Amino acid sequence: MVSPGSGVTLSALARELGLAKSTVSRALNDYPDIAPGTRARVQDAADRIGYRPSSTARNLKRGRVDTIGVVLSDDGPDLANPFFTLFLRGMTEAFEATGLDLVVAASPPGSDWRATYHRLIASRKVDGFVVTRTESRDPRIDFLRQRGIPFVAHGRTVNASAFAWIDMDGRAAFEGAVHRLAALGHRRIGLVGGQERMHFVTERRAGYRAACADLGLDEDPSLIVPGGLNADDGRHGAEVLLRSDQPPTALLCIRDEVAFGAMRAVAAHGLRVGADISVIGYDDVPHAAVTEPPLTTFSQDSESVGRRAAEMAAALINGASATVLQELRPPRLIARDSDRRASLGPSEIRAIVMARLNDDDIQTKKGEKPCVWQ
Amino acid sequence: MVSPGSGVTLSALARELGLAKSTVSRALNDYPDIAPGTRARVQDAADRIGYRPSSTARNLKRGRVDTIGVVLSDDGPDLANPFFTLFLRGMTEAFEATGLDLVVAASPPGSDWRATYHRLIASRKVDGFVVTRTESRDPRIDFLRQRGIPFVAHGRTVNASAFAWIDMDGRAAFEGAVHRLAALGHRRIGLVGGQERMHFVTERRAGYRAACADLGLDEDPSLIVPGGLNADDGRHGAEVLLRSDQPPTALLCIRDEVAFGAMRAVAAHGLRVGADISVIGYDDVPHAAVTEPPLTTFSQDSESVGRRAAEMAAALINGASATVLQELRPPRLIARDSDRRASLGPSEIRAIVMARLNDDDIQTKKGEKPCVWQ
DNA sequence: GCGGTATTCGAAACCGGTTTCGGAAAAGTT
DNA sequence: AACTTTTCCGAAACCGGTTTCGAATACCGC
Repeated sequence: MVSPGSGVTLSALARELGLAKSTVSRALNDYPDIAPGTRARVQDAADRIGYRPSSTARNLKRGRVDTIGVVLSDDGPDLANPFFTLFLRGMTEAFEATGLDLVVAASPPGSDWRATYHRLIASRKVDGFVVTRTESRDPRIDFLRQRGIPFVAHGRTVNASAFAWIDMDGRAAFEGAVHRLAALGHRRIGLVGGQERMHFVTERRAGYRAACADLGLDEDPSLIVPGGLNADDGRHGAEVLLRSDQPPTALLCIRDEVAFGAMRAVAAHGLRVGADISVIGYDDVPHAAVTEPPLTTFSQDSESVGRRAAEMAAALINGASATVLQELRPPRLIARDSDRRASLGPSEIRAIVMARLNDDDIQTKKGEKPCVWQ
Repeated sequence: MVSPGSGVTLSALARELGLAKSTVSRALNDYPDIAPGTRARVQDAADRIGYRPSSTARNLKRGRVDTIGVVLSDDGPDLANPFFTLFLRGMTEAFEATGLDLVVAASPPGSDWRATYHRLIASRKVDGFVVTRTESRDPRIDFLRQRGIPFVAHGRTVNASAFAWIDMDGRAAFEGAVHRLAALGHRRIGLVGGQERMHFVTERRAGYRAACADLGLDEDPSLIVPGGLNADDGRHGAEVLLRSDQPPTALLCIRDEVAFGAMRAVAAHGLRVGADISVIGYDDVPHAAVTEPPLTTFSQDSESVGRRAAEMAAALINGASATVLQELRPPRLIARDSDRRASLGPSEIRAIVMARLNDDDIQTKKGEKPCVWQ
């Protein structure tokens, strides 16, 4: 190491001061058996020289590394979502304050994620983990729990009672969304996107169902069109719903990306988002503010969630009990312009859709490009 | 540490085998002075028990930590860009392969980034850094260089000869873009967004200028409208250009986000992107594929760049010379539908813009909302 | 002035590896 | 058979801190 000003070692500092290194160490760590005068002298010298203990040496003796790990799961499609960057920023800021560090790792595409976790654990590179984007039954959580490694999860699993987590209350959000739409006169609300494998999907759907039941809205199971998390899934889901016998007058989408696709499908049928069909998303990605019309959605404040997750991780490795570190946050509704008073009924919508489809059929026969999806 | 199977220490393993721990260590590290039989016996026992050396202890003796750091700069607006997530993923994958680790840190909003770098260096948490998003005169690079800390930069600076970097050849990209537009018949090309403070802006502009000069296109300095990196800057820049005496027929935007804004401004004037005014972006963010029309742009493959940056960092801390670790990559043109043959000349565009503005003026007098920007 | 308690500091062990050094046993040389 | 060289392994130092323990000195009451 060429470390210039910072290669200062404790022994060097001690020699400089004419003290034993044990004395210097204790002075720096506020032990009570150091004379106030000595302590001051040591501390002065320390920050004059710019002494910083080697974390390596310190960690060796202390048996912990003050570092927590995040391993990236390879969910390719989700990279456009700024969620992770924000979450990361939140975590790092909180860690900087608590004196911890964050290592991020990833298992190469083909290989097993377990290997990465195992490497980090076995080589004592980290004291714990935060795992993001939990699934309903998340193998990572089982893995860590049965090894007794501290971790905090962003998102819950089916049985979330026994570990630390922080999550957004997607159930409450979707309940709220349904209430909002009902208040605007909508009685048939479609739910598009998501698989119940992801736990947040389960939660949000539960909220949707509960609110529909509460308010006596249509609970037709065919109003729920499962699917992926991307725009294409949104287009497809909306397409299916619009062409059904009784189309919904509002589309609640599992997240913004899906909502964007749904909006395009709506527009492709000559219907106006907002005026004719309401659409609500979830996530508040930046693009949601600039669609036409701007999308009503829910905001997560991922940065703050990341910050909190980091604080929980810090508490955890300092001995806090995991079961008290559980936090459910209410998402904030960002009301924009994609949901308005219901102006058309299901049958009117169906009429418009069908009329246009027939037009297209005729045009298709004339050799024009059909408007059918995919 | 409750570490169950993994709390195995070298001494324990040695005791188990009836060997000295020095022997075991050498056996595991393939020293030549260990009998093949012994080596095999030791290695078998090691991976039967699941022994992994404590990185802490190992690092202490070796004087390096096999870790490189990234500190997040607080460029708030840029978080929507998936660039960083991809870059990070690329780096972590490469590090997993080379046996290094990545710690990411951030200085809290108000505080000095130097403090974060200094902490990481002084406490020997990292062996080196990769710094992202360099500026033309980047203080982080000066900081690291004068301390002799190894680092690789993503992006160059004005004097990039003396350190390791990897960068996209934005100059070549914009040269190519101008050639492409010229081949489509455009003679007046606007350049919107970016400040020369960012070095990539300098590079791209240089490419633009060079190509314009080469091809004898209009080099009116007023064709360049500097600004930020966001959609609003794009709207503003396009607005300025469209309202000028001689509007350009094509807009080359410093990046996609800016292009999106420019496209909206074009549409707001009743002009069609592609058919009437060509627009080209840079970055190929996911959204670029689904605009109307889809945006022609340049792709960076940030993941692969991250991977390479990580490999360079690994080479660097293993003693490679920084000056040979310099790599310029050609961006790939993603040809879509926002740039087409020039159909209108500057004066025709001006006529359309002016006509519409007058209409709006009249409407404004009737109390309607004006179309003027901001 | 003496035994006893507080205060303040130094010596040394320790964390878990790596690396140097030296010695014993085995192998090779005349 | 004696001597040299190799091969193989153990002992111990070391990395740079933390923490325990005990010793020296100062302070106390009586």
